[in-house]
Amino acid sequence: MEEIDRRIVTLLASDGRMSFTDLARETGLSVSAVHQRVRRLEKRGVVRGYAAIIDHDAVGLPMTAFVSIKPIDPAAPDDAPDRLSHLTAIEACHSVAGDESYILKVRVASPVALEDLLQQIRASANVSTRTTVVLSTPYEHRIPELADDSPTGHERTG
Amino acid sequence: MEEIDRRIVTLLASDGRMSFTDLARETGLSVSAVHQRVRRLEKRGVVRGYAAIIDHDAVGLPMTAFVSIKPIDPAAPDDAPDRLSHLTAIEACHSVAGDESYILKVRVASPVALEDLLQQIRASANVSTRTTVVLSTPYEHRIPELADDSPTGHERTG
DNA sequence: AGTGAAATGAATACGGG
DNA sequence: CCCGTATTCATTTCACT
Repeated sequence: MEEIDRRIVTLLASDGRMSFTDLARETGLSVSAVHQRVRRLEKRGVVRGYAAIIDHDAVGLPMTAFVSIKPIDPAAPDDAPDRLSHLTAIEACHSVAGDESYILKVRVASPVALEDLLQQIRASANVSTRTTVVLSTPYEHRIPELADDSPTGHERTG
Repeated sequence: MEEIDRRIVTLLASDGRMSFTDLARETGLSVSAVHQRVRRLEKRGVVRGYAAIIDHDAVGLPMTAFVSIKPIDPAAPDDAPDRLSHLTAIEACHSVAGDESYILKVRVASPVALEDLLQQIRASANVSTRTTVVLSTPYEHRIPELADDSPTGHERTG
Protein backbone atom coordinates (compact mmCIF):
# COMPACT_ATOMS: atom_id res chain seq x y z
CA MET A 1 0.00 0.00 0.00
CA GLU A 2 1.40 3.36 -0.82
CA GLU A 3 1.61 6.79 0.70
CA ILE A 4 -1.78 8.26 -0.21
CA ASP A 5 -3.76 5.18 0.78
CA ARG A 6 -1.89 5.08 4.09
CA ARG A 7 -2.73 8.75 4.62
CA ILE A 8 -6.42 8.08 3.86
CA VAL A 9 -6.50 5.12 6.23
CA THR A 10 -4.87 7.16 8.99
CA LEU A 11 -7.27 10.06 8.50
CA LEU A 12 -10.34 7.81 8.53
CA ALA A 13 -9.03 5.94 11.55
CA SER A 14 -8.89 9.19 13.49
CA ASP A 15 -12.12 10.60 12.07
CA GLY A 16 -14.38 7.97 10.58
CA ARG A 17 -16.90 10.55 9.43
CA MET A 18 -14.46 12.79 7.59
CA SER A 19 -16.02 13.88 4.29
CA PHE A 20 -14.54 13.03 0.91
CA THR A 21 -14.18 16.75 0.40
CA ASP A 22 -11.91 17.01 3.45
CA LEU A 23 -10.03 13.84 2.54
CA ALA A 24 -9.43 15.36 -0.88
CA ARG A 25 -8.06 18.57 0.64
CA GLU A 26 -5.77 16.62 3.00
CA THR A 27 -4.41 14.36 0.29
CA GLY A 28 -4.22 16.85 -2.57
CA LEU A 29 -6.42 14.68 -4.76
CA SER A 30 -9.77 15.40 -6.36
CA VAL A 31 -12.94 14.30 -4.60
CA SER A 32 -13.58 11.58 -7.17
CA ALA A 33 -10.08 10.19 -6.82
CA VAL A 34 -10.28 9.84 -3.02
CA HIS A 35 -13.79 8.49 -3.34
CA GLN A 36 -12.49 5.79 -5.64
CA ARG A 37 -9.60 5.00 -3.30
CA VAL A 38 -11.77 4.78 -0.19
CA ARG A 39 -14.20 2.43 -1.92
CA ARG A 40 -11.29 0.29 -3.04
CA LEU A 41 -9.85 0.20 0.48
CA GLU A 42 -13.27 -0.86 1.76
CA LYS A 43 -13.66 -3.50 -0.93
CA ARG A 44 -10.20 -4.94 -0.27
CA GLY A 45 -11.02 -5.08 3.43
CA VAL A 46 -8.29 -2.67 4.51
CA VAL A 47 -11.07 -0.51 5.92
CA ARG A 48 -13.35 -3.05 7.56
CA GLY A 49 -16.04 -0.65 8.70
CA TYR A 50 -16.78 2.43 10.73
CA ALA A 51 -17.74 2.78 14.37
CA ALA A 52 -18.72 5.46 16.83
CA ILE A 53 -16.45 5.48 19.86
CA ILE A 54 -18.67 5.26 22.90
CA ASP A 55 -18.05 6.41 26.46
CA HIS A 56 -18.84 3.23 28.34
CA ASP A 57 -19.27 5.10 31.60
CA ALA A 58 -22.03 7.15 30.01
CA VAL A 59 -23.95 4.14 28.72
CA GLY A 60 -24.01 2.26 32.00
CA LEU A 61 -21.09 -0.11 31.42
CA PRO A 62 -18.40 1.51 33.55
CA MET A 63 -16.52 -1.66 34.37
CA THR A 64 -13.97 -3.23 32.03
CA ALA A 65 -12.03 -6.43 32.65
CA PHE A 66 -9.71 -8.84 30.90
CA VAL A 67 -10.71 -12.46 31.38
CA SER A 68 -8.17 -15.14 30.53
CA ILE A 69 -9.65 -18.57 30.02
CA LYS A 70 -8.26 -22.10 30.05
CA PRO A 71 -10.12 -25.29 29.14
CA ILE A 72 -11.06 -27.62 32.01
CA ASP A 73 -10.62 -30.54 29.64
CA PRO A 74 -7.63 -29.85 27.40
CA ALA A 75 -8.57 -32.79 25.18
CA ALA A 76 -12.00 -31.41 24.26
CA PRO A 77 -12.39 -29.59 20.92
CA ASP A 78 -11.61 -25.93 21.36
CA ASP A 79 -14.67 -23.99 20.22
CA ALA A 80 -14.72 -21.47 23.04
CA PRO A 81 -15.14 -18.39 20.78
CA ASP A 82 -18.30 -19.87 19.25
CA ARG A 83 -19.62 -20.97 22.61
CA LEU A 84 -19.08 -17.50 24.03
CA SER A 85 -20.19 -15.32 21.14
CA HIS A 86 -23.74 -15.00 22.45
CA LEU A 87 -22.47 -13.13 25.50
CA THR A 88 -22.68 -9.52 24.30
CA ALA A 89 -20.66 -8.26 27.25
CA ILE A 90 -17.64 -9.79 25.53
CA GLU A 91 -16.25 -7.08 23.29
CA ALA A 92 -13.26 -9.03 22.00
CA CYS A 93 -11.81 -12.53 22.02
CA HIS A 94 -8.14 -13.13 21.28
CA SER A 95 -6.47 -16.51 20.99
CA VAL A 96 -3.13 -16.20 22.73
CA ALA A 97 0.18 -17.92 23.26
CA GLY A 98 0.99 -18.80 26.83
CA ASP A 99 -0.51 -20.61 29.75
CA GLU A 100 -4.08 -19.66 28.88
CA SER A 101 -5.88 -20.10 25.58
CA TYR A 102 -7.92 -16.90 25.13
CA ILE A 103 -8.08 -13.39 26.49
CA LEU A 104 -11.53 -11.82 26.53
CA LYS A 105 -12.20 -8.13 26.95
CA VAL A 106 -15.49 -7.58 28.72
CA ARG A 107 -17.66 -4.57 29.64
CA VAL A 108 -20.17 -4.78 32.46
CA ALA A 109 -22.36 -2.58 34.60
CA SER A 110 -21.12 -3.61 38.03
CA PRO A 111 -19.11 -6.12 40.07
CA VAL A 112 -22.20 -8.30 40.41
CA ALA A 113 -22.69 -8.25 36.65
CA LEU A 114 -19.07 -9.33 36.27
CA GLU A 115 -19.57 -12.17 38.72
CA ASP A 116 -22.61 -13.29 36.76
CA LEU A 117 -20.77 -13.03 33.45
CA LEU A 118 -17.85 -15.11 34.72
CA GLN A 119 -20.25 -17.86 35.72
CA GLN A 120 -21.81 -17.78 32.26
CA ILE A 121 -18.39 -17.91 30.62
CA ARG A 122 -17.32 -20.91 32.71
CA ALA A 123 -20.58 -22.72 32.10
CA SER A 124 -20.79 -21.95 28.38
CA ALA A 125 -17.25 -22.92 27.41
CA ASN A 126 -16.22 -25.32 30.18
CA VAL A 127 -13.23 -23.21 31.13
CA SER A 128 -11.60 -21.77 34.18
CA THR A 129 -11.21 -17.99 34.29
CA ARG A 130 -8.65 -15.53 35.59
CA THR A 131 -9.87 -11.95 35.71
CA THR A 132 -7.96 -8.69 35.69
CA VAL A 133 -10.12 -5.69 36.49
CA VAL A 134 -9.41 -2.39 34.75
CA LEU A 135 -9.23 0.54 37.17
CA SER A 136 -8.86 3.31 34.63
CA THR A 137 -7.90 3.73 30.99
CA PRO A 138 -5.31 6.47 30.35
CA TYR A 139 -5.76 5.92 26.62
CA GLU A 140 -7.40 3.61 24.12
CA HIS A 141 -8.20 3.52 20.38
CA ARG A 142 -4.98 5.23 19.41
CA ILE A 143 -3.89 5.28 15.79
CA PRO A 144 -0.62 3.55 14.93
CA GLU A 145 1.82 5.10 12.52
CA LEU A 146 1.59 3.29 9.24
CA ALA A 147 4.97 3.17 7.61
CA ASP A 148 6.38 1.84 4.37
CA ASP A 149 4.94 -0.94 2.34
CA SER A 150 2.79 -3.75 3.59
CA PRO A 151 1.76 -7.05 2.05
CA THR A 152 -1.89 -6.71 1.04
CA GLY A 153 -1.69 -9.43 -1.55
CA HIS A 154 -2.92 -6.91 -4.10
CA GLU A 155 0.07 -4.94 -5.22
CA ARG A 156 2.23 -5.93 -8.12
CA THR A 157 5.44 -7.71 -7.37
CA GLY A 158 7.06 -6.97 -10.73
CA MET B 1 -30.30 7.81 28.95
CA GLU B 2 -33.46 6.58 27.36
CA GLU B 3 -34.52 4.18 24.67
CA ILE B 4 -34.08 6.27 21.52
CA ASP B 5 -30.67 7.60 22.50
CA ARG B 6 -29.55 4.07 23.30
CA ARG B 7 -30.79 2.95 19.90
CA ILE B 8 -28.91 5.77 18.17
CA VAL B 9 -25.72 4.96 20.07
CA THR B 10 -26.01 1.27 19.17
CA LEU B 11 -26.63 2.03 15.51
CA LEU B 12 -23.71 4.45 15.28
CA ALA B 13 -21.46 2.01 17.14
CA SER B 14 -22.14 -0.61 14.49
CA ASP B 15 -22.07 1.81 11.55
CA GLY B 16 -20.31 5.05 12.33
CA ARG B 17 -21.12 6.51 8.92
CA MET B 18 -24.84 5.84 9.01
CA SER B 19 -26.69 8.88 7.63
CA PHE B 20 -29.15 10.92 9.66
CA THR B 21 -31.76 9.91 7.12
CA ASP B 22 -31.21 6.23 7.94
CA LEU B 23 -31.02 6.90 11.68
CA ALA B 24 -34.34 8.72 11.37
CA ARG B 25 -35.93 5.76 9.60
CA GLU B 26 -34.60 3.31 12.20
CA THR B 27 -35.77 5.38 15.15
CA GLY B 28 -39.06 6.67 13.77
CA LEU B 29 -38.03 10.27 14.34
CA SER B 30 -37.63 13.12 11.89
CA VAL B 31 -34.21 13.85 10.46
CA SER B 32 -33.89 17.07 12.45
CA ALA B 33 -34.79 15.31 15.69
CA VAL B 34 -32.11 12.63 15.32
CA HIS B 35 -29.65 15.23 14.17
CA GLN B 36 -30.29 17.17 17.36
CA ARG B 37 -29.95 14.02 19.48
CA VAL B 38 -26.70 12.90 17.84
CA ARG B 39 -25.16 16.34 18.33
CA ARG B 40 -26.24 16.28 21.95
CA LEU B 41 -24.77 12.81 22.46
CA GLU B 42 -21.51 14.07 20.94
CA LYS B 43 -21.51 17.22 23.07
CA ARG B 44 -22.17 15.26 26.26
CA GLY B 45 -19.33 12.91 25.36
CA VAL B 46 -21.49 9.80 25.11
CA VAL B 47 -20.29 9.55 21.51
CA ARG B 48 -16.62 10.39 21.80
CA GLY B 49 -15.79 10.24 18.14
CA TYR B 50 -15.82 8.10 15.04
CA ALA B 51 -13.21 5.73 13.68
CA ALA B 52 -12.62 3.53 10.68
CA ILE B 53 -11.95 -0.06 11.68
CA ILE B 54 -8.70 -1.09 10.05
CA ASP B 55 -7.45 -4.53 9.09
CA HIS B 56 -4.06 -4.48 10.77
CA ASP B 57 -2.80 -7.33 8.65
CA ALA B 58 -3.45 -5.27 5.54
CA VAL B 59 -1.54 -2.23 6.80
CA GLY B 60 1.58 -4.10 7.77
CA LEU B 61 0.96 -4.51 11.50
CA PRO B 62 -0.07 -8.16 11.66
CA MET B 63 1.20 -8.80 15.18
CA THR B 64 -0.79 -7.92 18.29
CA ALA B 65 0.32 -8.44 21.88
CA PHE B 66 -0.68 -7.60 25.42
CA VAL B 67 2.17 -6.25 27.49
CA SER B 68 1.75 -6.14 31.26
CA ILE B 69 4.13 -3.82 33.02
CA LYS B 70 5.37 -3.49 36.60
CA PRO B 71 7.58 -0.71 37.97
CA ILE B 72 11.17 -1.63 38.78
CA ASP B 73 11.09 0.89 41.61
CA PRO B 74 7.66 0.72 43.26
CA ALA B 75 8.42 3.89 45.22
CA ALA B 76 8.93 6.04 42.12
CA PRO B 77 6.05 8.23 40.91
CA ASP B 78 3.84 6.29 38.55
CA ASP B 79 3.72 8.22 35.32
CA ALA B 80 4.11 5.26 32.99
CA PRO B 81 1.22 6.23 30.67
CA ASP B 82 2.78 9.65 30.01
CA ARG B 83 6.23 8.17 29.57
CA LEU B 84 4.90 5.64 27.06
CA SER B 85 2.46 7.77 25.08
CA HIS B 86 5.05 8.65 22.43
CA LEU B 87 5.22 4.99 21.40
CA THR B 88 2.58 4.87 18.68
CA ALA B 89 2.63 1.07 18.57
CA ILE B 90 0.76 1.21 21.88
CA GLU B 91 -2.91 1.27 20.99
CA ALA B 92 -4.26 1.23 24.53
CA CYS B 93 -3.10 1.55 28.11
CA HIS B 94 -5.22 0.26 30.99
CA SER B 95 -4.42 0.66 34.67
CA VAL B 96 -5.32 -2.64 36.29
CA ALA B 97 -5.80 -4.32 39.62
CA GLY B 98 -3.52 -7.22 40.34
CA ASP B 99 0.15 -8.02 40.38
CA GLU B 100 1.00 -5.70 37.51
CA SER B 101 0.15 -2.04 37.15
CA TYR B 102 -0.80 -1.59 33.47
CA ILE B 103 -1.82 -3.67 30.52
CA LEU B 104 -0.80 -2.30 27.13
CA LYS B 105 -2.24 -3.44 23.83
CA VAL B 106 0.36 -3.13 21.12
CA ARG B 107 0.48 -3.66 17.34
CA VAL B 108 3.71 -4.30 15.52
CA ALA B 109 5.02 -5.42 12.16
CA SER B 110 7.09 -8.40 13.28
CA PRO B 111 8.68 -10.27 16.18
CA VAL B 112 11.77 -8.10 15.87
CA ALA B 113 9.63 -4.98 16.02
CA LEU B 114 8.03 -6.34 19.19
CA GLU B 115 11.44 -7.02 20.72
CA ASP B 116 12.47 -3.48 19.92
CA LEU B 117 9.24 -2.05 21.31
CA LEU B 118 9.62 -3.98 24.58
CA GLN B 119 13.08 -2.52 25.03
CA GLN B 120 11.70 0.97 24.45
CA ILE B 121 8.89 0.36 26.94
CA ARG B 122 11.29 -0.87 29.63
CA ALA B 123 13.69 2.00 29.03
CA SER B 124 11.04 4.72 28.81
CA ALA B 125 9.03 3.81 31.91
CA ASN B 126 11.57 1.89 34.04
CA VAL B 127 9.36 -1.18 34.17
CA SER B 128 9.60 -4.89 33.70
CA THR B 129 7.35 -6.41 31.04
CA ARG B 130 5.42 -9.62 30.58
CA THR B 131 4.16 -10.19 27.06
CA THR B 132 1.29 -12.29 25.76
CA VAL B 133 1.31 -12.68 22.00
CA VAL B 134 -2.02 -12.80 20.16
CA LEU B 135 -2.20 -15.72 17.72
CA SER B 136 -5.56 -14.87 16.16
CA THR B 137 -8.60 -12.77 16.94
CA PRO B 138 -11.93 -14.59 16.57
CA TYR B 139 -13.75 -11.32 17.19
CA GLU B 140 -13.13 -7.74 18.25
CA HIS B 141 -14.99 -4.40 18.33
CA ARG B 142 -18.31 -6.01 19.17
CA ILE B 143 -21.20 -3.85 20.31
CA PRO B 144 -22.56 -4.46 23.81
CA GLU B 145 -26.26 -4.46 24.48
CA LEU B 146 -27.19 -1.23 26.15
CA ALA B 147 -29.97 -1.85 28.61
CA ASP B 148 -32.04 0.27 30.94
CA ASP B 149 -30.99 3.52 32.42
CA SER B 150 -27.46 4.66 33.04
CA PRO B 151 -26.08 7.50 35.12
CA THR B 152 -24.93 10.18 32.71
CA GLY B 153 -25.18 12.90 35.28
CA HIS B 154 -27.56 14.72 32.95
CA GLU B 155 -30.96 13.20 33.44
CA ARG B 156 -33.45 14.43 35.97
CA THR B 157 -33.67 12.53 39.20
CA GLY B 158 -37.09 13.79 40.13
C1' DA C 1 -38.43 17.88 22.05
C1' DG C 2 -40.54 17.43 18.04
C1' DT C 3 -41.78 18.81 12.85
C1' DG C 4 -41.41 20.16 7.82
C1' DA C 5 -39.25 23.03 4.50
C1' DA C 6 -35.45 25.65 2.43
C1' DA C 7 -30.56 26.34 1.59
C1' DT C 8 -26.02 24.57 1.64
C1' DG C 9 -22.81 21.09 1.03
C1' DA C 10 -21.45 16.23 0.24
C1' DA C 11 -21.73 11.68 -2.26
C1' DT C 12 -22.09 9.40 -6.39
C1' DA C 13 -22.29 8.51 -11.52
C1' DC C 14 -20.38 9.69 -15.81
C1' DG C 15 -17.60 11.20 -19.81
C1' DG C 16 -13.16 11.82 -20.75
C1' DG C 17 -7.71 12.47 -20.44
C1' DC D 1 -5.44 6.24 -12.04
C1' DC D 2 -6.76 10.98 -12.26
C1' DC D 3 -9.96 15.00 -13.22
C1' DG D 4 -14.24 17.96 -13.62
C1' DT D 5 -19.16 18.29 -14.06
C1' DA D 6 -23.94 17.13 -13.23
C1' DT D 7 -27.25 14.96 -10.51
C1' DT D 8 -28.89 13.06 -6.40
C1' DC D 9 -29.02 12.91 -1.66
C1' DA D 10 -27.62 14.30 3.14
C1' DT D 11 -26.71 17.89 6.48
C1' DT D 12 -27.79 21.89 8.59
C1' DT D 13 -30.53 25.87 9.88
C1' DC D 14 -34.90 27.92 10.81
C1' DA D 15 -39.60 29.12 11.98
C1' DC D 16 -43.12 26.92 14.21
C1' DT D 17 -45.97 23.47 17.38
